[in-house]
Amino acid sequence: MLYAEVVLGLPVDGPFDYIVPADLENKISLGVRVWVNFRNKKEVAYVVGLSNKTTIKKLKEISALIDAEPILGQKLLLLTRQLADYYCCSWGEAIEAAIPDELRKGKEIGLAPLGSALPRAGCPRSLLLQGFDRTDAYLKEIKLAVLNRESVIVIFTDINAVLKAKEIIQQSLKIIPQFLYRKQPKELQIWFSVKAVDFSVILGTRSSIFAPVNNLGLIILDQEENQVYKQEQAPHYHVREVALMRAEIESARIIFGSHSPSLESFYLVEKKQLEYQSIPSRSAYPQVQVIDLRRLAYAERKSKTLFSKFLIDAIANVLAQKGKVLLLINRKGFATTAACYNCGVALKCPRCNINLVFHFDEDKLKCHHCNFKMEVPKICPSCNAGYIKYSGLGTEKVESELARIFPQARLDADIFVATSSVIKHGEINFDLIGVLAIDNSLNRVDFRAAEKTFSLLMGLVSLTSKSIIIQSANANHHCFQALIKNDPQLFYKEELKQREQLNFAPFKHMILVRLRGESLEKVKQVASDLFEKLNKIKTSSIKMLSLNPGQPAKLRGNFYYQILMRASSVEKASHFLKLHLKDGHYSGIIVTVDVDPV
DNA sequence: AGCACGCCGACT
DNA sequence: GTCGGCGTGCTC
Repeated sequence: MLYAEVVLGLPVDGPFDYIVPADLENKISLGVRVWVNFRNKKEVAYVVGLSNKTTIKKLKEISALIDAEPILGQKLLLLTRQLADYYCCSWGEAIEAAIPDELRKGKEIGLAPLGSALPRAGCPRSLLLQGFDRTDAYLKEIKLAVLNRESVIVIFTDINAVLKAKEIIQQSLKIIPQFLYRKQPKELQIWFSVKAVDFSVILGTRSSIFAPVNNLGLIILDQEENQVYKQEQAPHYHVREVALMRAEIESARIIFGSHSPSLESFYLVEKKQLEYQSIPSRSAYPQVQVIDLRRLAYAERKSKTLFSKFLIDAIANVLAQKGKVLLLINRKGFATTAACYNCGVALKCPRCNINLVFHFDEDKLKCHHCNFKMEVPKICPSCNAGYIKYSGLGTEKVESELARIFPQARLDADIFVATSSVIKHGEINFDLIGVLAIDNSLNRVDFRAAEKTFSLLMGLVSLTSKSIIIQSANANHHCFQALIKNDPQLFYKEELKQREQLNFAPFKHMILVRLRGESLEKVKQVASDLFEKLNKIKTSSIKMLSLNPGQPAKLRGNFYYQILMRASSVEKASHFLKLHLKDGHYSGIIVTVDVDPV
């Protein structure tokens, strides 16, 4: 008697055993889809094991075979398994993250047998490529892989970047790459045509990391620090992490490219797991100046202007010479931060060094990482002069204030006012970039605030070769110092040191358990019960950190709570959580796990 | 997830 | 008496 172990795209672990009917015994194999009757419902299931033994008494038969050939080869099967172990989801959910939508719904396709696997020499050295002009290096690497008849997967943040890359690759390498991304009309067709050939070059977005190519030789992840590579829905995987897993399984080479790499990647460089290579920039590096808002003359501070006199003079100078000015203004995430009205310094947790959040209900400042609480100080502890306030600097006033100071300038012609999202692809070479309210970015309630700010500022460097003027109350911050000196490593070394001291990523892993439900009282109750329960269980793999309302605390009729914990080994922690969470325990409450949240 | 089983309150 | 609320447990 032959039994099949199958998993389903549900948040239940399994695997579940089914009897393989005699007429299917010679046709079934690992990685094929089957129809099964599961809890009296017809479901698609994925065969992950075949065995002559079972411990289950009342078994059902497999209803039908969907595929004649596996939709997932051994390597991708292993990859999804590791994904489930790391990101605390079921194996079936991981498989469904890796295949096109139609396959999840049981659509039948005629699959050709697997392409051949060429023997390859051991794992090649992978690379962190830091710089602005990365295209040539990518092309060289792709060409090399193609000459070796190896597959390449090149991943970009968005479709536009994919299309742009397609043009370049077609023109300079004379090969036609394949597109692969979710919701692409021909996704399924390309998916199985790629699977049938020995090697191909894939261009795509996040999900193309799972492209079923054969003989994978190279994975390129461009702008690897970008947050879009983290999937927002379960399973909350990060492409960088999956790329590392897949490269290990397939003995492939990885290239992470960025003008401002993630601390995770930089840490891999420090550990000698990635080679570091810096690309010299083609354009001149701008002069970067930081105006220390705390050292402005008293009258200037008192006038509450958004622009320092230094910046106004610089703008006037550029305008007089018919130059172009960009003003960057960051609006995000300031509302509940407490900062000094006088010097602008924000209040931080003495233990975690991240910003404290004002809680209206308790009238206290709290740290969302460790639950540290304190009364709101009457006088700013930094300058001993100002008082503490909770709102932004009135950023919406930028344009009106500009119009007042420079009535002759044409907004959007001479002066561009932009938020951080607008500067994605700047073609214009500005003569001056003024950065206002960057402290909003630096002071976010997020241990990655400095990293994200540095990345944002590095993005500005590509928009000017002349001058950047930054106004900040944290003028000595390493992200500014590194920028001034054109020395990214200065930032990374200092930031890495701080992360290690504070037990943050990439040294330790954060795990966020989110709870949501329609009743605030119930969500709050279940969340604190769960927090207490997990706190009581003795384990070395998890350190419980905090319990807080979600951010936002309410969304689309649901109330949110979140439990934050820290782990040294993600796999151990995920295993622990799978054991103790048992989602369905709390009716009306949905529990989700986010490993390495960004 | 989604569904069945089971134990307590208000109703034709 | 029973209809149905949702808390709990299970799916091969």
